[in-house]
Amino acid sequence: MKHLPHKTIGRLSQYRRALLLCLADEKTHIFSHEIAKIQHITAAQVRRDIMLIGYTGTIRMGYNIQELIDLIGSIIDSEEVINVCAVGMGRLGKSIVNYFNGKRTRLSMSACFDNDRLKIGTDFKGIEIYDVKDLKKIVKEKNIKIGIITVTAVNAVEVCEQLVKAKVKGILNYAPKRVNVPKSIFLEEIDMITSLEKVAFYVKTHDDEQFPVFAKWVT
Amino acid sequence: MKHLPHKTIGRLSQYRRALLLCLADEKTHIFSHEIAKIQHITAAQVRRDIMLIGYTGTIRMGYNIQELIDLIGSIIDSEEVINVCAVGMGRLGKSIVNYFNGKRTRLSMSACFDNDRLKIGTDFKGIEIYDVKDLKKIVKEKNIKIGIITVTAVNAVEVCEQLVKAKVKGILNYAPKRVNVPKSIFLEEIDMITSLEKVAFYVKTHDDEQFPVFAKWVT
DNA sequence: TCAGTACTGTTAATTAATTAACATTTTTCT
DNA sequence: AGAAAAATGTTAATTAATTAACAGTACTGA
Repeated sequence: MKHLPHKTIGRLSQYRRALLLCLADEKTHIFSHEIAKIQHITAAQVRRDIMLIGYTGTIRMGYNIQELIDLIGSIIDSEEVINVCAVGMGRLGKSIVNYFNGKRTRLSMSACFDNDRLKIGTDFKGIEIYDVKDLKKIVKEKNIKIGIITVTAVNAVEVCEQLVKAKVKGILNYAPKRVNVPKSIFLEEIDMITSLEKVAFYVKTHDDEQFPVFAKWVT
Repeated sequence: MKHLPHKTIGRLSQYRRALLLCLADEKTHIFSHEIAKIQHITAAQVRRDIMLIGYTGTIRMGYNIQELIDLIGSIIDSEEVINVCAVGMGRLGKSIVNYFNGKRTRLSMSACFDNDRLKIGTDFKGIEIYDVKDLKKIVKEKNIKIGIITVTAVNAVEVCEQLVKAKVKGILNYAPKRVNVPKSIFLEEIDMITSLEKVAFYVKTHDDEQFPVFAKWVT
């Protein structure tokens, strides 16, 4: 398995989540077209992704769910735990921390940061909230590798610079403002405003028509 | 201008936001490579997008920011106000409502829904929170066209069905569970968990290498 | 005035992502 | 046993997205 396409990575993560639900329903095997249905994509794509990671199912049973989950895990999860922090403990920050906290064992929410005196020193869901001024120190101490930016647009750039200085390896930016990072840091930016504007655009444009198939899952 | 590519729509929305910031800085004109820098894309792409919407800049000044903002607005905004609702008034729902409320004049946050007795009847940021049981009625009354799903994974499917029955035209799903809609409804799904897993994957994979250019803005 | 520079607009080339096609395999049914 | 059905794995074809290339143009400065 050489270079997994960018989009395949995202889909594998999604397949796994879907498969875990199937497993909970006591299913043991699943066909490519069943996964495809759940994910709103074609069966060909599912088979192709699975081929790329080198898994093979059985021809009449489809894929063994548990095996596939494990294999996906072995590819996308890290062997050691990766520590993550969130900067900005407003509603968005809290909802994201709440989301991730304890969900996947290989990702650990290790610290939160804010600049609000009232929040600093308290904890949220068992995770301590530190002063953003101490970001560099805490990131180093706790060996944090990923930072999630959940501050407002005006503070995003500043916070990002701090994260870069603190030498995190990856940044996930939810602020509605683009930030810059050196090439050595992986950056993913999620723009919630644009998502809504896009929906609005298609809603007004297509009004009574049927939509083409471009309503795809976006990560 | 025939069919604007899917991704171009997203970028136009982003260009506009960036341009509004530039305008606030008293700039009047901007070059394609400046926009490109802000957006982390190539100048060729910027020019191509702008070409697609039929705008032309001047050769030594670049693009007139105000004109470009107006043109993008004329393309992606609807003429009449589009009413939007959010279902699920937890932290995520609130942060999204807070985000959108009053930001863009052509999108109006008109109602919120929840199933929590304590929240029903109260208001958040001036928007009333209704019982999700009344969704269909309120959506009709208020002429709501877009629904945002911000409930938990377990409730997402149910809520989505309600929105479909209520005949919204577009759905934005933030729950970490895929939902199904008929072809006549535009669906955009945003998967925050996958985003983080993707970052984690690249962080562990590339460890000390330079990243290739795939750290792109995703909507 | 004329070469040089630095843009745009646009087409062509390239790369990435998706879908289609199909040979092959396993099981079922008669 | 043999035909039919329904999967997979994989390659080829197609479509979409991005990037490169460059002709054309406006300004600059010697």
